[in-house]
Amino acid sequence: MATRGPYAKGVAKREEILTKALEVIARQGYRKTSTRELASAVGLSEAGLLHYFGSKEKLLEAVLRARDEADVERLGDREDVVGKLVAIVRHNSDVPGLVQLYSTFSAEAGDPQHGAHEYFVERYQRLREGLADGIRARQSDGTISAAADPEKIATLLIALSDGLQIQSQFQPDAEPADVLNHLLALLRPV
Amino acid sequence: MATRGPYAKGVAKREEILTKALEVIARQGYRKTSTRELASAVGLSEAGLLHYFGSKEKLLEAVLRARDEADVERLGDREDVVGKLVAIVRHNSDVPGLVQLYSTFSAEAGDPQHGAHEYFVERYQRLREGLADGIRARQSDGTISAAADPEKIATLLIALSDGLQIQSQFQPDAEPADVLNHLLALLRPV
DNA sequence: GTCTATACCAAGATAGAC
DNA sequence: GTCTATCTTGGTATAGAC
Repeated sequence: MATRGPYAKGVAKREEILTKALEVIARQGYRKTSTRELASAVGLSEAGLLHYFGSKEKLLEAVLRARDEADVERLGDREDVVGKLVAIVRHNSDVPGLVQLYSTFSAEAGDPQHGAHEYFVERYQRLREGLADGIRARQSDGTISAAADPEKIATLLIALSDGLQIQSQFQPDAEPADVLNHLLALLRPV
Repeated sequence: MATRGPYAKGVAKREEILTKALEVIARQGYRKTSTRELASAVGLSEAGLLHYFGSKEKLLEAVLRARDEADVERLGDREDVVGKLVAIVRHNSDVPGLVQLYSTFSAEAGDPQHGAHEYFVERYQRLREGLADGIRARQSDGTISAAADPEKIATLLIALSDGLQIQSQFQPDAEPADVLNHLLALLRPV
C-alpha cells in the first residue's frame, strides 16, 4: 500500500506537458483548447494526460502555477514589489492567451465548488500580503502617501491589474501599465 | 420573403426568459446553469429556447444587457456618475451569480472570435466615456484632483470594479465598495 | 379566410471531460 | 466507452397581416 511517488520519467513528462500546454494556450486561448488536443500535442492519449493531472481544471491550475514560478524566476531579484507587479503586467501584453486563461479561470473559480477555488484563495492572499509590505516600504521611502491604507491599496493594485488586462482585450491601443503608473504618480505624497 | 417581426406572444416570452434566466443565474451561477435547465424553467424545450436567442452565448449576452438596463432603471435619476458606479458595485454583492457570469463572460469574450466580443467593446467604450464626464464634473466641484487624467481614471475605475468583484469571491469579508471609496478619498485635492 | 413567418418540439448529430 | 452539454434538422401548429 506504500505510495512510491512519480518516477523520473513521469516528472519529465509532467514538465513537458506544462511547457507545451503553456505554449498552445498562449497561442490560441484556453476556451478552444481541449484536453484531446493537449494530449495529442505531447503524444499521449486523453486518459494518459489525465493520469498526470486528474482533470482539466487541475491541469490548468498547474499551468498557472508554472507561470507564477516563471514570473518569480524572471523578477525574483527585484526589491520593489510594486515595481514587480508593473513589470509583470507589462510583460503580460505579450502573452494574451495566458492572460485570457488566467482571467477566465479566476472568474470561474469564484464558485467555491470549483476545483481551483482554493488555489486562488491562497494566491490572492499571498499577493496581498507581499504587496502590502511593498507599499509600506514605499511609504517609508516617500513614494506613496502615508494616507494610503497598505492593505486596501494592495487589494486595489491586484484588482486593477486584473481588470486592466481584461479591459485591454477590448481596447487594443490601451496599455495597462500606463494606467497603473498614472495611479502610482497620483498616490505620491504632496 | 418579408420579415414580419415577433408576435406579441414571442415578445412576452422573451421577456419571461430573460427575467427567469437572470433569477436562476443570480442564484446558482452560470457555470452550473445549462440551456436545458433554463428551458424547463420557462416551460420550453431546448430547441424552443434557442429559437429566441440562437445560441447560449447570445442568450447570456441578452441577460447582461437586461442587467445593464435594470441598473439604469434603478439609478437613472442620479446625477453623479462616479457615485452610480459605487452603488452598482455595492448592489452586486447581493447577486454573486450574476457577477460571476459577467466576469467569466467578459474574460472569455476577450477572444475577438467570441460572439459577445463586440458587445463588450461597445459597453466598455460607453462606460469609459460616461465616467470620464463624471470625473471632469467632480474635478469642477473639487472632489477629484485636477492632476488626474479623466480618461485614464475612467479606465481605472472600471478595471478596479471588475477586479474587485472577482477578488471578493475569494475573500468573502472584503467589501469592494470600501476599496473604491478609499481610492476616491485619496484622489481628493489637497 | 388565406397565407406564411413565427413559435415551438422530438430526435439526433457532434464534441468535450473523464 | 459513458455521460452531459450545445446546437441542428426537420417538422407541426398558430398568430396575425393582408
